[in-house]
Amino acid sequence: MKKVICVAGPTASGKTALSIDLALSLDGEIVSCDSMQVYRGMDIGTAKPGMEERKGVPHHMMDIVEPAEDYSVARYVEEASRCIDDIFRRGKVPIVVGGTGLYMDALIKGLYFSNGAKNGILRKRIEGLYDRFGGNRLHDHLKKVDPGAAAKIHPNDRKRLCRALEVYYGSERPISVHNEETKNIPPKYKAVYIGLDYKDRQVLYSRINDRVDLMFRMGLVEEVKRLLEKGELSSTAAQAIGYKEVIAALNGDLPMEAAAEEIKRSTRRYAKRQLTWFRRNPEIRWFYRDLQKYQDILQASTEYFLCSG
RNA sequence: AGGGGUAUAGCUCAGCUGGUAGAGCAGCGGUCUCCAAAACCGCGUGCCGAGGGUUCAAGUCCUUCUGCCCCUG
Repeated sequence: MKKVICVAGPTASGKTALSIDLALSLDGEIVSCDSMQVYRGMDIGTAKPGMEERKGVPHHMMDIVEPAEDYSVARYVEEASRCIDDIFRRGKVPIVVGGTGLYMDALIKGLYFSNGAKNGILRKRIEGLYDRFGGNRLHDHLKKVDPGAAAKIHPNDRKRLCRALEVYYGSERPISVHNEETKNIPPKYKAVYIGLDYKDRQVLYSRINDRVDLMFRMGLVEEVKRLLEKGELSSTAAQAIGYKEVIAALNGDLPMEAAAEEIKRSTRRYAKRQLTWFRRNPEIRWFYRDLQKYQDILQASTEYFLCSG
């Protein structure tokens, strides 16, 4: 079975550069695994590589939807799978790179999602109930219809609580049963995982801070203005760090200086969450940017890919 | 130099009349199966500036020193 290579790690750890160099040495193509880089026009804030930086390596799953459009894991898995299959067909190596852990796991493991309520009306109604009666009431109810899910979901976790009820009433099959089922399916792709991180968290954080400053110098504010002129951002796109804060500042909710600080803090926290996601994947072979030379990491990861399996 | 003030968590500070400390921010750890750059859960990390004294007991009172701040020269 053909292998894909996955490059994981927190934001600002150098995934982009490594993946491009890996593509050059392995004759591969990039499959971006980033929930925000899918959006056209969101370039500076998502740290998309420019054309020169891509060194001629084809990039997929980037710039594929308008910011006004909602996007989701399910859609990503579907579209990215097609990309991977196509890359294999052409005899190249797919290099899945990005920081969106859920997207990566779902893609590689071949998770499919219970699509109970496509219309969204059911979901809206359940969310309305949550807001009116509170999480405890809904959680008690979930205990009755899907005890397995209830045991894992905190009453304050509006998103998952509503989702579990949505699946139950939309499909008559508890989400806990669905999850158990998908857990046991064999992975869709054979993957070799490379993880990039810094042993010293402070180094990563100062890189993040510097990068945010750079984004402002590169014209993040102008980019956001351009996006707003073209229309509203979808609820998905509007969650992007860097964009929501600048929009708030443009609305006069806070000074731009404060927005920049906010972006740095949110990005640091985001990086930490990415790390906890990836850390629990025992298959990842970690490399530390502050302990090893870039060239050594490149060589080691190339060999690791070629020799594994 | 003289007078006054302050010194408590990484930062800003709380701690009434003495009973070995707490809040915000920052930080750390975790969860995650169709909004995931989202959402959610958990954790105080401290020789209370240093020394001496009073007291059963001192962050708290007295004293000396040190650092910082303000005022007067």
